[in-house]
Amino acid sequence: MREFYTITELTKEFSVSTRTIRFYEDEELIKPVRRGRTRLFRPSDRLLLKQILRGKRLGFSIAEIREIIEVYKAPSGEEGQIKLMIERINQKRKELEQKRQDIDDTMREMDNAEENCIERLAELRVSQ
Amino acid sequence: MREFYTITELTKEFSVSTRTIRFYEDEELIKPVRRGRTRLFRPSDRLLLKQILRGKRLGFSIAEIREIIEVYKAPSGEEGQIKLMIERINQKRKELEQKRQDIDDTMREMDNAEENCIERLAELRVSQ
DNA sequence: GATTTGATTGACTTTTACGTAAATCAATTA
DNA sequence: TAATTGATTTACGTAAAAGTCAATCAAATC
Repeated sequence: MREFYTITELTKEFSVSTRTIRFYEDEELIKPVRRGRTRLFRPSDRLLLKQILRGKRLGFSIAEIREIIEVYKAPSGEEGQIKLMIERINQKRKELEQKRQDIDDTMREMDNAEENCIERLAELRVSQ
Repeated sequence: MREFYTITELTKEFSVSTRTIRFYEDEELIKPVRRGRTRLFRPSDRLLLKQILRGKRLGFSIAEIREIIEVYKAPSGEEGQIKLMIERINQKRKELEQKRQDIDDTMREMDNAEENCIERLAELRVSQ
């Protein structure tokens, strides 16, 4: 495993702009180290970026992604804090399940739409 | 099945503002009929709204939702057009499968996070 | 030593998806 | 008939998530 990635390596790997990556740093979602002024991204930073972009694809806002990332971290604090964290995890699970249901529904409509197309194609051939 | 819904009935059912619904009409995603100036939403308009909001939850933009809705419609045109439509359907399927994968991955991380929390709770109890 | 290359910072701009407020209208109720 | 209620139109405002551009800098190359 590589020790560091440059910003352009990551922009290429994930097809995002440098502006986007710097924006996530401004938002303190990623905290790359520096050599002089230049950012150096560790594998853990790269993983974070991957998780952020995954969240984006699912339509989560930066604020929501921040929450999700908080949840990923090692749990700390006393019992109450940790139980609260578990509740937040279950909340996120519910949101994800809703999205999964939405995907299933949309998929079904796609199947439907395709069948209609195929039928229409058959009709066109018969009527020739 | 009801013949018409008012705009406020729909705002309540789906927890959106009138502004949102009118915005979708401006974008020509929904085309309610009118009695005078007042909008009347048919069951088909209601279904469309439902589909739009489903797309939103999945993080699709208005432009993407417009595409998806196009796909739902009854296929028309000649063979080339319909084959093109089938390709667009398959493209959307890919996007949906990516999202499904993203959900699965995030779910797994949630399971992980919860396990860590439970472990931490156990540790706290032992060390008392 | 001059210049090219890659990265940074800062500031202003843009797009999307609505929010909000004011003026208008039409129908119902007091 | 006056006033309330619910809906409409118009228009300006806004937050989020970057895009874009200019100036700067540092290291490498010619």
